[in-house]
Amino acid sequence: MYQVEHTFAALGDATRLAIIQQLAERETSLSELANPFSMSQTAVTKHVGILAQAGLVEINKRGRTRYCRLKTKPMQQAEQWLETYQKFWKENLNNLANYLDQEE
Amino acid sequence: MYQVEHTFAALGDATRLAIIQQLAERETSLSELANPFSMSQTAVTKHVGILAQAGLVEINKRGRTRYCRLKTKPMQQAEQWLETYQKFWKENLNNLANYLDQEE
DNA sequence: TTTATAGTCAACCATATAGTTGATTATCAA
DNA sequence: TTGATAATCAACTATATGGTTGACTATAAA
Repeated sequence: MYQVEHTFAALGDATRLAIIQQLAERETSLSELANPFSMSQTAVTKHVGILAQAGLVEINKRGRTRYCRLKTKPMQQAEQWLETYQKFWKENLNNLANYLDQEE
Repeated sequence: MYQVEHTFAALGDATRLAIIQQLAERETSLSELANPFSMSQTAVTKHVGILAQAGLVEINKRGRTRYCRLKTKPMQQAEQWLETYQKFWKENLNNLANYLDQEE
């Protein structure tokens, strides 16, 4: 079953966010993904593995190449989680003063 | 400076999400926060510390009690990050087919 | 003053994370 | 067939994370 904390944990790393930004452009192979980083391909592959395990990335093999593709659903659900709480905070009278406080 | 991955990392734990849910209700003391969990107060205090360091929680001392209050701005920014990419994916022609694929 | 409550602090443990390297397998292309 | 490219695997290191306990300090309340 889906648990939003896994999505947040997967997003909680600068390298992985950069990978996601690349995959938002287009499907990308592992070696191409690793290229811009000053770290080994093994390390990047591990990051992709963490994204895949969280359901954020799908890996497809064609020939000797592994192509990575973004899966947007978990991020949509994570956004929804934030959205729900955002609404709740804004409507919660007890916290309204606090909320306004923070706008300064 | 603000970096969204710190917010995501702070959100990437079930205990901390539960703490946030409680703080969305009202300002809560550390001991009160720790109460519902089957872990030591020290452990809960550490989680709150991580939330505080990520700017998601503010701690105020009154008497011997530490009251924790939610700070919504970082989560608003995290939501924006997701929102921006969401829009981008939906408008990206190259990925439209992939996106629709995932709707099945 | 005594006792209970709120919380901190330091030390420790187990496991996960983020990275490395070197050797190996699989595939493509000359 | 030979060599380059794509990627995996195993082993290892260092540090961070999530938790514990026991002793301590600070504050409130009887």
